Amino acid sequence: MELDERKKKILHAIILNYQETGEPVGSRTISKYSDLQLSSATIRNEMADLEEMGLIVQPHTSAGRIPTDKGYRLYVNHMLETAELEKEAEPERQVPQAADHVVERLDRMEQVLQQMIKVLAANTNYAALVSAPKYSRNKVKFIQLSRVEEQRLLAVVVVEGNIIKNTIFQVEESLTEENILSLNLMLNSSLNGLTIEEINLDIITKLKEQAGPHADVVGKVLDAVAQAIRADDEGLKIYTSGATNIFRYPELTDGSKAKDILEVFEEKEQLEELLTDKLNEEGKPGIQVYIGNEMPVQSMKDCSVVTATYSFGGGMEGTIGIVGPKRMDYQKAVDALQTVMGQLDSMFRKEE
Amino acid sequence: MELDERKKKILHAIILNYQETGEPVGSRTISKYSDLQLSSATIRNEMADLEEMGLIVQPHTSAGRIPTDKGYRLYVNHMLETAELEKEAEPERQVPQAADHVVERLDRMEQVLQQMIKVLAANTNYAALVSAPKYSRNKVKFIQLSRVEEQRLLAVVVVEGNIIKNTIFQVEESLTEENILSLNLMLNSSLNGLTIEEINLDIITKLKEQAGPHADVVGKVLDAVAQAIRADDEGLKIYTSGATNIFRYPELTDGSKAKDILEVFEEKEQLEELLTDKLNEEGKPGIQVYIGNEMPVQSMKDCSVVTATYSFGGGMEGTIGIVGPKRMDYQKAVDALQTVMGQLDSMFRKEE
DNA sequence: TATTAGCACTCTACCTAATCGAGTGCTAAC
DNA sequence: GTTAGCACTCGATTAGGTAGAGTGCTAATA
Repeated sequence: MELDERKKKILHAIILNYQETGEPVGSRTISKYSDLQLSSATIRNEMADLEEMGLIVQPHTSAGRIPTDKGYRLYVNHMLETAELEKEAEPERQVPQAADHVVERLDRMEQVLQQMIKVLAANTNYAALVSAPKYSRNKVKFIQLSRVEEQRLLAVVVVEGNIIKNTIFQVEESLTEENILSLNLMLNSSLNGLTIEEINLDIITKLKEQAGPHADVVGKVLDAVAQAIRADDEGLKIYTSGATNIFRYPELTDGSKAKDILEVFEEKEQLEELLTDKLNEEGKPGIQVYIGNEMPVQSMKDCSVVTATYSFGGGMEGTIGIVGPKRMDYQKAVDALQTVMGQLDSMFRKEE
Repeated sequence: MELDERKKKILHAIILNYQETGEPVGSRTISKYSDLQLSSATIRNEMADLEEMGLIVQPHTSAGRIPTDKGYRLYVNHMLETAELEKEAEPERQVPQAADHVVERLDRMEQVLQQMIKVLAANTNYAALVSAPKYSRNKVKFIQLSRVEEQRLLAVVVVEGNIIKNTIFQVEESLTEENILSLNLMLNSSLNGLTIEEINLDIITKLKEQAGPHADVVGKVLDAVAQAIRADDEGLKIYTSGATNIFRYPELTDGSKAKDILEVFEEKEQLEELLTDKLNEEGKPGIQVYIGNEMPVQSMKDCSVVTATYSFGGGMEGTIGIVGPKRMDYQKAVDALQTVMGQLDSMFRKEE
């Protein structure tokens, strides 16, 4: 059986109508509210074919049809392809090679992201989520050790993107000003320019060995610095907004579905899969869509998610996503995401 | 009508039974499962009295009784009073006057608090929430300005409790090392020892005036420092955990109640009222309970909240709370909170 | 006087049957 | 290839009927 143009139109009509109403859509509805002038009987025949192809189903005999995952997949793929084409027609958008110095106050970026998804959720009436960028591939720019109290030191590490890490720690012996100065020199000369992920145990032990006489103090300092650098870098931070929007969609709220979904939003762990899996997928960056059972998290099999990957160069990237019911307005979601991406771009360009 | 001992016992029995089952409790149940040997008929008479006093109600004729807010209030007050007495019987617990140096790595405290409420929620099967402590009354201990790039400076401010604030900012002119050194001296001598809330616009403008020749640079630096100090201090941070536990209680989930409650948890703003209102209340520190309509947030009128205020001295205090259905196990909630308070105490004492 | 057995009464929860209506598949006519 | 017509299916809604839990009241009892 082949999918001719007319069948596509009918499928599309079904998807759109189901999107609005949330109710199974019957042949008569299509017959009346679509531009193809066909009787309900004809639509019925076509629908039978579409069902045979696995693109739509009846929840029960004598009900209208709703799209299957496969049906949505077809529709979404088509949608993304046309978007792709239009994009290529446009002049290539300037992808700003966000150099380090462009990004001022990057430590506030997480707040910006939170604000973004708040707006995103409010505008779309779906749930939005974002993973904060990993900066483990950013390079150390500046390290400074200073004394706060007699036996208490403050270590401050600045990495590319002006992300500041710090810690206060205690040392047994009182260090002289010269000690601290030379430690500073040592730290900067040996760690400067390395990426965060390069500063692993190996490096640290190596440096400890080179320390010589003051090995124990140096060790302590190095541990503190390493720990400051690593602090809350492992464990992808994920923010969400508008999770309660799922209550707008009856198909997500009956039974214990709402509970299951909201639990996923509460335990951020599982959301991580949602946002990270995409990146590996066929090297294709940009917009990704998971529909129903394609979702990596089983308890969200009645949902779909649309994600986009943002990047500020220097390996700092993360993902923004929109979660809604399977019948969500994919076009709207994609558009909203693209708008947000544009805003992020201009925001971090403007602050130049 | 007076509330004799027997009536109290019956009320208590009703509360306990309703706590377990969530169903209205009838006279026969009380007659069988309480230590007072009375027939159901007698209980019925007593129940009629209790109803007249407004302590219990029938959801409808021919249903059992459930406690009213007033009934719970009576019970909780009694519970808290006896707890108070027992406490006084104990030797006064050492309230550690958490000196500054006791608290190591206080900047991680928020993570500790989050972990705490996670455990709290898991143990009680209620929702837990906590407000991060305000430290606006803490004093500035140490300020350091250093150069990161040619025209880019890093300001680090350490306040009591070893809380570290920082910011990176840009200056037009290149400063010499001596400039930076003298700025450091100036900042430390003028701001050191002041509390965060004392460093307001007045102080800043005053200092700017004293700056003399380099007024513009100094101004910029001062602004940056002030801004670093204030950063995200306004806007009480609130963390929650186990919000989805409300799905365990049918009376909170039918209709749109679940939605309403979860929305409050999502928009933290309203939770703020829950946690802050308590402090004013009759100067009585420690455990506070709000029941049903006593809740400051209308959409949570089917819930109760038990809160406790923690403090690390130096004006750093916040509130931990447990939110559950009105029929929650208040005793358990209070005990759990007290345990957590104890842990917090010992945790920040141990790290000495 | 306090307690209790007994009973009529009330109301919800649940089950059943009946009806309605939306939507289908199929057949036959166009 | 399209469409009108029709029998059929099945969920949703409604109405009626029953069971059971629990009450309030009265009268008997200790």
